[in-house]
Amino acid sequence: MDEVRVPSPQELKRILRRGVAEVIPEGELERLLMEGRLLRLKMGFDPTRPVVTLGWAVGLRKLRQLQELGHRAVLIIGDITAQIGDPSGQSETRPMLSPGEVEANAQAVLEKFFLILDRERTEVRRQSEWFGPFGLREVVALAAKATVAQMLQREDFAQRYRLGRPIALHEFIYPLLQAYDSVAVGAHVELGGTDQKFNILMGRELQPYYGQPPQCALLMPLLIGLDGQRKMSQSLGNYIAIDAPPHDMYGKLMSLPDNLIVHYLELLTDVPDEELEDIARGLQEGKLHPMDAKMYMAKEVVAQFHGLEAAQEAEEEFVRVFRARQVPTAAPTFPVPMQPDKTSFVDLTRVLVDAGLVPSRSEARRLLSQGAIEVDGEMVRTPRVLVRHGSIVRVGKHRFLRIVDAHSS
RNA sequence: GGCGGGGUGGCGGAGCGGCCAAACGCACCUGGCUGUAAACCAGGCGCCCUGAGAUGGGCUACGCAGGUUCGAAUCCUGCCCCCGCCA
Repeated sequence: MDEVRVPSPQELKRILRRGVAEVIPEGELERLLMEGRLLRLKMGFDPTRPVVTLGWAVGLRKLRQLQELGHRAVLIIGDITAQIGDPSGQSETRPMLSPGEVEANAQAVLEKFFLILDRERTEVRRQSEWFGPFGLREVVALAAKATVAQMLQREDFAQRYRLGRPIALHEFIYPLLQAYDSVAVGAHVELGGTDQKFNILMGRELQPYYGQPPQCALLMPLLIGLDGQRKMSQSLGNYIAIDAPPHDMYGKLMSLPDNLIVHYLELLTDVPDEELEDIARGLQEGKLHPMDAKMYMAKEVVAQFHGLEAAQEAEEEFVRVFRARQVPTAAPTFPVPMQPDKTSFVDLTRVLVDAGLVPSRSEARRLLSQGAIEVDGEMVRTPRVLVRHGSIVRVGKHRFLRIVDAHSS
């Protein structure tokens, strides 16, 4: 087991300030880090979907920074709480999942986490390890540790209560279970988004009951999603997946509102603070074109996940396809049986649906009538068109399909 | 347990026997403008069929199941669920 390293002042600042919303209690975490003792860094997740968004990357990157000092990440798979549904930041109850779904999701999520985390310094635990043997006696004892008034302090509970929206009783159990996780793994620090503040503090409160020192909370700002309004989340659909291919990730980043450029640079890249300030100032004073800044941001972020080379290529592709309006180098292909002369009459509505580019033929017809579809650069308005081997079908701005001969592939 | 209110499209929310595939807003999609940004303008936004298209046909849809009617999201019956007040 390797040594824990005490951070330099610069590192300390980077860890505790950059991309951090709040450290609770102030100063405590710094002291722990300077002591040089191995810290157990808890981060939990509910495997409700097999998707990891860039929003998660913010916390994962922070965790990684701490791992580099030699500390240990303790990931907790919320295989129990996922079946309850975390109300945090939600205004409604989530559906419950089956154990099979939960486990499959957990595996998918973990794989993506390790795109950022150091596997060697990570411990993966499941709530079922300790909640499996939990009995009614324990549940009631746990529930006795908090009051209804406390629960109603939490923003979303308070709001739902005020608005007369339902709050199921089991939802009150959720923060307690998550808090008990901290006890079960002996967490020194728990990382999470600011929306997790209540739950994390609950853990802090619970630990002393079990003879443990209270954990620190390291809270990260929530990454704003593609809509530029709400936090990035899979359920809102305003997200970029952490494992999105480079060009896709780049394109989505470019579609972000301008005012998010610095936000993303700060939370998802290692671009130094001074440079960040320069960019922010440049944008504000109009000396820096937002598009240039955004391209820089997009490239930096993509580079974090795919390397600089891939990021560079993604940028070139972006410029080629959207600025020069040329066809992309790579497009999904769709085989079509052709005549000996390598051409074929096809019904585009069928092709697009079969290729998965459009959800239904009705939708395809609409797109046709709206002039959103072109074949080899020519706008088409009728479904039946002549295509040849290698024809490019473009739907809207960024959906492409390359038609190939089914016989000759 | 009692009394009252309510369940409509991804969300909010109208409609309360035919003109309803369902107003309006949001979200979303497409086109225009552009920097694949925002804003703005225009259009679209259940599914399927009609060898081109549709102001053309058909099928599903307003909590669930039945019923009344030529015709139901709209009326009736039963059931399920939610909310509020009282206990």
